[in-house]
Amino acid sequence: MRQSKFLFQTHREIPKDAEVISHQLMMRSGMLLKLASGVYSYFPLLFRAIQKFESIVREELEKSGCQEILMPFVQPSDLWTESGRWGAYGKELLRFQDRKNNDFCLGPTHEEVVTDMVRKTIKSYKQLPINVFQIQTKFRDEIRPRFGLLRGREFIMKDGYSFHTDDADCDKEYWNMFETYKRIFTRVGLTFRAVEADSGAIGGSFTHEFHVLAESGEDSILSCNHCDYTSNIEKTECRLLSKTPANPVPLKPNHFYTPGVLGQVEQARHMVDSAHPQGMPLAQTTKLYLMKVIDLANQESVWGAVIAGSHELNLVKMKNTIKAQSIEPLDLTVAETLTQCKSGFMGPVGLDQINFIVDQELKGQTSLTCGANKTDYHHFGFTPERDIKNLHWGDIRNAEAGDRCGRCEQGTYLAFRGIEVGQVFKLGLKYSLPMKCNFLDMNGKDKPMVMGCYGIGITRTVAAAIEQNHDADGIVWPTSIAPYHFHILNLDSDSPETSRVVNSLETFLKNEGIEFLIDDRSALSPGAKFKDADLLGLPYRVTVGSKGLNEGIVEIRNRKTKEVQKISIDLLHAKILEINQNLN
RNA sequence: CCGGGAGUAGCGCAGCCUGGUAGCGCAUCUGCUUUGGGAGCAGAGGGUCGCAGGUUCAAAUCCUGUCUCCCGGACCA
Repeated sequence: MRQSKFLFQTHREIPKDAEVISHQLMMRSGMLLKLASGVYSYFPLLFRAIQKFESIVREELEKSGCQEILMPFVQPSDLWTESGRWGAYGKELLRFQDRKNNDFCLGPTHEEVVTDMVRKTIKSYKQLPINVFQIQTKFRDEIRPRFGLLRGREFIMKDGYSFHTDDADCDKEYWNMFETYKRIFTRVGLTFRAVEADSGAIGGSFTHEFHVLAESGEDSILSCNHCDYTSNIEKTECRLLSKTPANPVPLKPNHFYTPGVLGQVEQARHMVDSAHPQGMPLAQTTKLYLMKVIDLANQESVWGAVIAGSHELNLVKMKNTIKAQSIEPLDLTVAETLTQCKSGFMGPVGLDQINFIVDQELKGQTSLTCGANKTDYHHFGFTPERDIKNLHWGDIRNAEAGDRCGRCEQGTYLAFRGIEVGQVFKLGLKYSLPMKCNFLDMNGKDKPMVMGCYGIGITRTVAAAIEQNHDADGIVWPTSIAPYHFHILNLDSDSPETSRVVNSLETFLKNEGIEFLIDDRSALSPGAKFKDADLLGLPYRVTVGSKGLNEGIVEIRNRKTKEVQKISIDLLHAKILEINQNLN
């Protein structure tokens, strides 16, 4: 491809709405255009990278026995009503009506459609198992799209679904997909982790997420430095360390008076008495979160969660521990009415009408502080076992870097930021039961199929690849998904000498089937071409200029290592062939 | 959703307070000169100032409404 005819326009300045690096570089290199919030057009350069990644995904999935299909983007509400999700799915589901006023939605995922497809086709255990996938545009009306392709509303996704006669067979396929995903991301050349994650409301089953490690990642991941345990912080287990029992201390009501001081850290510092001249250690303070809880039977109630002041509450773990359907912070005015005090001074003591979940690490501790339910005051000597009436223990805090591993005896956690690019999920009977996706077993009995589902964010992975592979000058494409492998710069497109070399190179590359882009734009200074080449980030740059030609050489530069080789013209073709053969 | 901010040429911005025929840099086009890390000179094209009302002789500018986009959001429970 010749750049003079290529649909793109590079920009020196960063569009002001581009926050993260992948978004900035995609905009600057002219490969992405926003049409609406979270909705983008892909230019040839980006589309080629996307297609490269799609090919890798296809190949590896087909190797693992999956079959490619394509399902409709527009879906009728009937199926969603049948699965129960027409009501359960929130505003993320974009709904609309056709001319006959029938309800439809844009597909955010395809469990209903694929389940319908399979139940109408498969009748016998002899036809199972089956694993199908598609690569297709999805739409989710995100509350707040952001970060360019990392969190768009419209995006390309690979979604796959498997159907089995029983649990064991489904588990087997789960691990087959797990290994396949590892192969895919390894082949792309990304640094990633497979992490244990929360399975959400679907419950009962297990799931792994695949995260590309990058500073800009929205997820926190903790990984043990000794064993294999790697998990999303929303799920990471905390190890309960045995402690020497502390001496009981009587509760001293309203012991600390800190008028006007807000914030856990500031308050702790101002909790001064003769025994604590420097204030209270943060770990010895506690904080109370009052939450509105809806349980599995749809009953609403108020719960208090108590954790040490030095830690963060983990809503996902709390939700799972108390078996709630949903949890959200109690409205502030309601909380103030309940406790009769201002926020910052609320505590569990005396609130005997509600249930409390208390972090397990506070078990056996006695010299704690807690809010006094009286503005400006805290109690001292708070002992959960003694002072809370409806008490439940649980692991409800966020694990932190440096904490002891929850799975092995020796390790501690390391923290990473991750971009979730894939997920494998065991669905079980969630869709096959309500949608009656059944088969006849060996005994002629009707049974629901056991399902798994497997997703990869295609466009998000390409963005994540840039997050992980760039430098101050621009993108550094991994060769696996680079739009082209060689970038030929004709430094003086108007010179017959350089053009002769470039033209013969072009013929050669075409004949060899090597992927290339030629910067043949005339009247553009060498500096501008170099800058653009760095920005576009193709793996190898071949510079043809009159200066080099006078010495009989052209230069080949590795975008990543910046290493330059001067190659004499008669060896150029052989050298490029050699490099091309060693790609990946 | 709540809170904050912004909409003026493809991109980045000024002009608005104090109303008076819309400007700068980059990009684009033409010509000449340049050619190894975003060249120089001369000239040119491109904007219903987000949209709708209102005030006024006159609105990018003041008022009202509306839409869109961006950022932040539970260490005060």
